[in-house]
Amino acid sequence: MATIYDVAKRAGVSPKTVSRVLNGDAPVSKSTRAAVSEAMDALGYVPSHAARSIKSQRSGLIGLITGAISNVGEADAPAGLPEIYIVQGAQTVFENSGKTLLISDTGGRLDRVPGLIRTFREHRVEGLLYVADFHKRLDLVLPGDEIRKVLVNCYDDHGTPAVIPDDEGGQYALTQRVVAAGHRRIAHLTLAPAQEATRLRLLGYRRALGEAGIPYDAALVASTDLEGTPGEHQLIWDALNRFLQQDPPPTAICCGNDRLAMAVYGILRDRGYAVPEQMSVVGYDDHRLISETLYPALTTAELPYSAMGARAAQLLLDLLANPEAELPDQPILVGGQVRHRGSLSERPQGIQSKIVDLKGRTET
Amino acid sequence: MATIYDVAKRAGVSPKTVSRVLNGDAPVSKSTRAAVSEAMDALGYVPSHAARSIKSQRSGLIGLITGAISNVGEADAPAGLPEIYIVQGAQTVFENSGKTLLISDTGGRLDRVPGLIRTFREHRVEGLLYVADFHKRLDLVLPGDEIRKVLVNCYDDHGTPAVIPDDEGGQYALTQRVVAAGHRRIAHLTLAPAQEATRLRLLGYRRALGEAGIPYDAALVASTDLEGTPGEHQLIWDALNRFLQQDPPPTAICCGNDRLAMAVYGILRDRGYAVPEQMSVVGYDDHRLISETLYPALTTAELPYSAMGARAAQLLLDLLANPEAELPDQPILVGGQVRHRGSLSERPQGIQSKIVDLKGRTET
DNA sequence: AATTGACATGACACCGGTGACATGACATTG
DNA sequence: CAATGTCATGTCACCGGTGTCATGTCAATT
Repeated sequence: MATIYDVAKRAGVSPKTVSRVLNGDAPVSKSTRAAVSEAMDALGYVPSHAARSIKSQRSGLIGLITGAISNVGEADAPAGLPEIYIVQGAQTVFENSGKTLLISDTGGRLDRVPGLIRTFREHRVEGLLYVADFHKRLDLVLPGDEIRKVLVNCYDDHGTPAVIPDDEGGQYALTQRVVAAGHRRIAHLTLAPAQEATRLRLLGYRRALGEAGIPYDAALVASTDLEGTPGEHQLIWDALNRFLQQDPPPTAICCGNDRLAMAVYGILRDRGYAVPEQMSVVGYDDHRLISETLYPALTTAELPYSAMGARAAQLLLDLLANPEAELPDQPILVGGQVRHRGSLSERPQGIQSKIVDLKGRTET
Repeated sequence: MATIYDVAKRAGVSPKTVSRVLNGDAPVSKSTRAAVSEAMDALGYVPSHAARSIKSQRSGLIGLITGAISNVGEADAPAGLPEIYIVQGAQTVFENSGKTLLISDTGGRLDRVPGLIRTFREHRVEGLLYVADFHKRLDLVLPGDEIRKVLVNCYDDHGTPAVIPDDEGGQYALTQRVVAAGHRRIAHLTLAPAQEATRLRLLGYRRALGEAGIPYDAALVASTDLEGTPGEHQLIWDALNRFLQQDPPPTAICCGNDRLAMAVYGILRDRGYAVPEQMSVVGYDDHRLISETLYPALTTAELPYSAMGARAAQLLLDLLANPEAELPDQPILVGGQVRHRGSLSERPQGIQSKIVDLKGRTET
């Protein structure tokens, strides 16, 4: 690979002059500039990032730790919205700011994090983003203060800056929308009870019900915490069964994520319930691969992963640009939109019988 | 950040001795080693990758170009299996070989590739992987021979080493499996006709039919090339309509990917057809988020993205380790498995009428 | 014509490591 | 006991850039 010395020799100037042409930080005569440019092109010269960064003491690198790459398609992952959306949001912001992103994957194993951080330090990253696979509290050994850090989709007890989704607000707005469509009996099939998201979303669900004057009915809430395992369909089946045996039965079901909603569609229809005519279904995540493809398309609340990634990246850049700035002392909440689509009926009819004759339905 | 000189001073030795402790490439007395280690710990010393790589002339970096990160969730993307699975397969291999992966995203714009390659050259990457979002031929301006390159999910006319999926073989095996289940009228709802995958899979479909002595019926083949657009459901609806009007109608439908199959489930059921009792549905990709969650779970052919990524990474490492090795002159085909699940009925019954009464069905 | 200053360019050290080579201490061998 | 070899360690240059300072030209100013 050609060096600045090769270019200098070919152009008949000193290396320093080549450097000046490269950086444009000092006047260079037109003819010299042309000669140097010609030499650079002829030799296919590209400056060495390594040489630059040892001299300048600035790497221009940002480290990002995630399981997004390895988690993809893992059966034991929570399989909600993929973290890669968060990475995407961050990537866009960094790219536009001239930083290069170094993405490291944990392979799902937390004990690998120290090794990844060491690699980052070898590369002298200027900042670090830690992306969790779902909203959680964690207690991670992260490097000290010489590297700026931002947590995404998680938070800790040490005041590390963090960006998390507004789960309570999202479920609140979604439930409000379901209520606005005329539903009064609204079931809630949640994710695992231990999850932050489950706890917060139940709060939002209850707040929306309360404001609408609808009593909370514990019989309309159930959870499936075996996501992605073979027994999952059976669990969902059982939970739906319990909902349907209530009197009166629900006219709408809020699902913990779009993936659950996908399974619920199939099971409901297999049992003879039309969606949305006899049962409205709404999801959470706005995982568009699912929400836009399902027939009918799914009403859901956006889990704003991309926006969270972008927000976290921006926060990190701000912290780097202004080292004096004080850290936010609370996690930053990012809210999402309610996406209304065909799976939410505006005219809840209630269910006449459990086995329904489909004859005579219109095809629209 | 502490340097090797700081460590040397604190330990009372020369920098070179610290280097020897770091690399273990020359004998160091036990006491000296201890003193140096103590100093490194105390100062939190981590060697500079930049300094090392300018001296050694080897960066240990591999560049990977993809749209996998930005493509995620894009409405206009083909929305088949996400490329990120390819990245995952490659990542695992590189990590185990001690290389660091530099992932750059095109943001879906091919004109950004030269810029990304320049960044890679600044970092002196030793090799380059280019990952396409779906199986295609392309004509890309990639750097010359000083950087080893491997194409994944695509190929060119310049003999660049490439790794692609065996679409013909995959559809052949899948169709064979459908035939083995007793089906003789098998429809095929393909992806866009212009795609490599569509062309190759049709070949595999016809080969399997031919070997089973089943005549090819063009009326059972249709394509939907508006993936992910709002009119898509209507297009699929129309295509299914045509299939169902045939005499006799099909008992199974092969879909161009799992996403299509997801939409087909909904539309079939909305029209009163039970899956799989009255219509078997099979997909392509084995996008497990879909194939395992749909109810009933989806029979499909694996699109071996992860294996392709791993194969390509291994090929690149081989080329780097053995520069004399001759390049494969044909793209390397990677095959996948047929995944049999509940959506394929082993007892095709045929359809009695288009509007079906669901009463009396068993619930298993 | 002498002075001044802007401009263009070069010489040199340094960033943080490591390869090549040199040196000193001590043990082994004839 | 001198010659030889091994081990532990240091010196120095160099990798590919860039910051600092010096120098040489030439036109404008007095």
